[in-house]
Amino acid sequence: MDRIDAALVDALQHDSSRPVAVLADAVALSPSACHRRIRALEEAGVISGYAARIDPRRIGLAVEVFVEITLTSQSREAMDRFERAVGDFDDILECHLMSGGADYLLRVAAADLDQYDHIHRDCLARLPGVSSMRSSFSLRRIKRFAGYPVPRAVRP
Amino acid sequence: MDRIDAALVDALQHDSSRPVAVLADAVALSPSACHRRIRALEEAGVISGYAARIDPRRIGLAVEVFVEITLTSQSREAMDRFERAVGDFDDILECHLMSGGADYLLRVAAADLDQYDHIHRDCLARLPGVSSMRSSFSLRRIKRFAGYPVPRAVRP
DNA sequence: GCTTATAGCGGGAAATTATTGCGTGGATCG
DNA sequence: CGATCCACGCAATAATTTCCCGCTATAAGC
Repeated sequence: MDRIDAALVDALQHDSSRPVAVLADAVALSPSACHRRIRALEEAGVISGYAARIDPRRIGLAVEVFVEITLTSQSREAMDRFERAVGDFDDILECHLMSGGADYLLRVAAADLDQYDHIHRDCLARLPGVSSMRSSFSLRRIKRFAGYPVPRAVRP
Repeated sequence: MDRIDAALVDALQHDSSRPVAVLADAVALSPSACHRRIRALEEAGVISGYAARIDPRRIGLAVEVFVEITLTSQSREAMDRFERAVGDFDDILECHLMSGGADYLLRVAAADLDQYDHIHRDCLARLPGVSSMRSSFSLRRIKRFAGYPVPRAVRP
């Protein structure tokens, strides 16, 4: 993981659709060397896959919500059950175990408020061991996720 | 945007590295037709690009933080200035204007708590018009973002 | 009811891109 | 100083994307 790998990771995070030859040019390497490095990054798990970035609004998802959740019990069993249940619902985009105020932070997408109401009742309310939920709505996305900042060099 | 488009979007969100021929097979279409649909989705802005998914821990980012921010003023000018400033910092991964308690929700990544301290002082503290900040740390990622749920059919 | 325009599909050729093998140069270590 | 290892560039090959053409089905118009 040297400077070149960092540049590759950074470039691929933003756009993975460019041919290797173009990337190779950008990092001043031959296409084959470049390709081998990318492969190595994949096998090392640095790059875990490739995905299309899609615009949620264009598929009818206009509402994005962050939900703070507190459990009735913080026992190992209660948390395990909750975390397993989270995995079953596609509407829960993301979930973090948090420090501070609430136990968990969820991120949810919905077509509109009506549908969010359905999700709230049919999906979130079914999660086991929930004591309280607090929904905060994203009114506008100021900055969208476009890759992590890549440290200059992890190992020169 | 029919059932097949939905299937394509769903598939490409999870893995965009498979050849079109495989995708075509999965949606029961010829490679050429499949390719045309993907192109159309790109041009319609449904697919806005392709990106490598990377594991933040493997590039040395072990800490992920959500920061709730309240401004001293909710005037149009104050918000505009704040939002512009947010764009200047790579360490701010994401930013939402929120309803409810705080004004903004930020997502920040850092190598460790020391570096988060630096970011907090050198970057977050420089944001204009901030009245208060509350950091919540992600102790563990329960579910990682892996694409939006694609509605069955937006237009059959 | 028949025709015509339109949109989407499948097949295949051509161009682009990814992939692998091979030989070479430079750095490291003994 | 020599052996070894690693990563590189070059070039051939394999895979994939991209484009063009003719066909079919659906729907509107006459």
